Amino acid sequence: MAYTLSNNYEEEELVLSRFAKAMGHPARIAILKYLASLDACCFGDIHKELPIAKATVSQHLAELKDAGLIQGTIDPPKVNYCIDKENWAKAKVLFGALFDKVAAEDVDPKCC
Amino acid sequence: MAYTLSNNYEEEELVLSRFAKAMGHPARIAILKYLASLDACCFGDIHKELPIAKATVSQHLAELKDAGLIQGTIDPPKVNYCIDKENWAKAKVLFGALFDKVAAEDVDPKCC
DNA sequence: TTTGTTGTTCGTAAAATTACGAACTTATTT
DNA sequence: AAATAAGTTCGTAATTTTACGAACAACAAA
Repeated sequence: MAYTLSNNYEEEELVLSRFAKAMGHPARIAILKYLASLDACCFGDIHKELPIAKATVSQHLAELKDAGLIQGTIDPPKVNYCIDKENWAKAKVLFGALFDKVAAEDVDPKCC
Repeated sequence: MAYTLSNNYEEEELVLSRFAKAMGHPARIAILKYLASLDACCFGDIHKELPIAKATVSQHLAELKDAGLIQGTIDPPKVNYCIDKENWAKAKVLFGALFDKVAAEDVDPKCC
């Protein structure tokens, strides 16, 4: 990415947007939901859950891994993926803090 | 977007990924953080907070609006933006439910 | 050693994203 | 009526994303 002045964004904004971006595709949400309900599972099982080619699944997994949301370990001939619990906890806190910034009680559909 | 078989994703996955995608840029996180701390504010104030051209700010605001995370109302010659509290609450629930799917207690950095 | 299984990587094409300045719109003010 | 102010929209360029099939690598089994 090439932000003209990415220095002008706070570290927290960069981290949070990185997590959000990784979650910004239905296939990747499906993968995360699946892995979150399991302890770990291999590429093939994930692929079976999705309506896309394996090369594309691999690409999505790589993006989730690069963002830090999942981990992958080789267990020949398979590769096991699982949630990266440390970063998962970080993401949970960051999203939670943002969502909690808005007072929930006065949910007026047309505030402006 | 052109997903070969977007029917194969659950509605919830589509909605959640849509919110996440909208949050997948530091400028948009900065905007949301700013608006979440205020009741509402105009375009100009938002623009002042960001290191990008006004045309680009307008574009980012449009994306947040399309995703349903914010609302904008014209108050000539200004435009006031604010968090869409109804959808904000929905997003909070959806993200929360996903993050809570993973047991927090056993945060083992290398689970697989 | 050949075959099969499992996933990744490569090459590529189409579409989406991000960014900017310039032009335009809408309404107020002079 | 002209000028100003506030934002949006337009046109465009560079980059990134998404997707696929084909080729490849790593290992196990026949």
